[in-house]
Amino acid sequence: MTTAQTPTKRRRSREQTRRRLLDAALKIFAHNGFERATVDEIVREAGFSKGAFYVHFESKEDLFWEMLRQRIEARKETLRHALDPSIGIAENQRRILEAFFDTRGSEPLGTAVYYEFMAHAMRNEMVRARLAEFYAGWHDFVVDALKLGRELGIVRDDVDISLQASALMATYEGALIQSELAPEPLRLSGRVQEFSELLADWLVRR
Amino acid sequence: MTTAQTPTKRRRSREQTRRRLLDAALKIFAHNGFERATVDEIVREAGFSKGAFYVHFESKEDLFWEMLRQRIEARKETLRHALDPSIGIAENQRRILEAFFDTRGSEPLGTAVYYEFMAHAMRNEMVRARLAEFYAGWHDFVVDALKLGRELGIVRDDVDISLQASALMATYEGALIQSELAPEPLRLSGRVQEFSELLADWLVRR
DNA sequence: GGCTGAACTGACCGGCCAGTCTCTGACGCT
DNA sequence: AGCGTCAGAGACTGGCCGGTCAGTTCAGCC
Repeated sequence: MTTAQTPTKRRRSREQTRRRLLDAALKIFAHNGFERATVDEIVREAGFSKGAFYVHFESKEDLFWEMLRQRIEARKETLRHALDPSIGIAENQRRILEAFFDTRGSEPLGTAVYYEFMAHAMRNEMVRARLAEFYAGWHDFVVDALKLGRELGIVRDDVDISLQASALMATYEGALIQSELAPEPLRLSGRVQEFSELLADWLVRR
Repeated sequence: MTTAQTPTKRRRSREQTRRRLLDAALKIFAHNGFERATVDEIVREAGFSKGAFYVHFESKEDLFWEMLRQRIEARKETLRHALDPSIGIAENQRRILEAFFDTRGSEPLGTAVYYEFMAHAMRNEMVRARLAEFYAGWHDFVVDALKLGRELGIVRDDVDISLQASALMATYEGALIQSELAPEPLRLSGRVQEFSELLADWLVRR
């Protein structure tokens, strides 16, 4: 017995090493992209050797997946917490947008990894399907929020709700791209207040 | 004299080779991404040898840029032609969306190349700046279109026009992503009619 | 105190691939 | 016809990098 759990120094160190490798990976992948990033560089950043790497991960790709999974999970959590039905619709939009744009500040170039991954997903049906599931989950989330808004008589209900949700999500997504690539004055991320009011106005019941 | 122009067999063949290499490149880059695509594969696809490649392009990157430049140019042209002030606003939205989504059918995975490139641009300030210029050009284009709509008394004018344009562009962009990655029933690209009506409704004067 | 196995090290290998270089042959010019 | 030029061929090279593996250290257990 006591084979499974041994929360000893060994175990703690194991998790720590994994964590440090994942953190280093995010940094290096963000900076160089998946293909250009080398395992050598990642382990150097983390302060380990290549051997350690292959104790914890099957391959470079394995590590990448794990890193991405954790990031998506974290993001989901953030967004879940952003929404609050007790405040106004514009304020809710503002919070969601802040949450979206915030990843930029806290993890520079994290978005780049994300888009690179999207390109990858477009090329690989299995990956695409998995991403599509995430997407569907989000969509449900937005639909629920809109539904609530409708019940409260705030959100217009003369449009198909799924369409409304898709359009809204598209706008968020596009705004995120802009926040990285468009010239400064045109970025919606720099005008969150006005932008969230516009969104609210689009969504509101007439 | 006659040093510059010599539209002989030599010259024609030269241009043809370049063209075939570029076409092959789009195909291979789209399929494998920039890093994974090999020069060998591109020249094989085009039916040439590596020697030919380096006669026409300085490097793999050089070829990539040229390919991308031509694609962006072509897309710009398509969109320019899509707009028509003499028809309704919803119809205009529909046309723009069709033009956007159309690139998918005619060039499968072309979008993947585009997003991969975006990730690259986020990492490289010079590239980002160049892309931002394109973006600004587009923005001007949309602003002009909206301005016209306002003058005709169709488009609402109680919002900052630049903000309105940015938001609209974000929505297009996001819809394009969806068209590649979201589960089929949620894609706006499959519901262009309804979607363009929704957009029109958002833009229209109350 | 001695044994075991797991974490970790880092030199090494093998394959891959961008870019080079020399050679070939055809085109066009005179 | 003869010659210079240039597109194109394709073997080759040099460096890079993911992954391996034999060796080392040390925690944990008896």
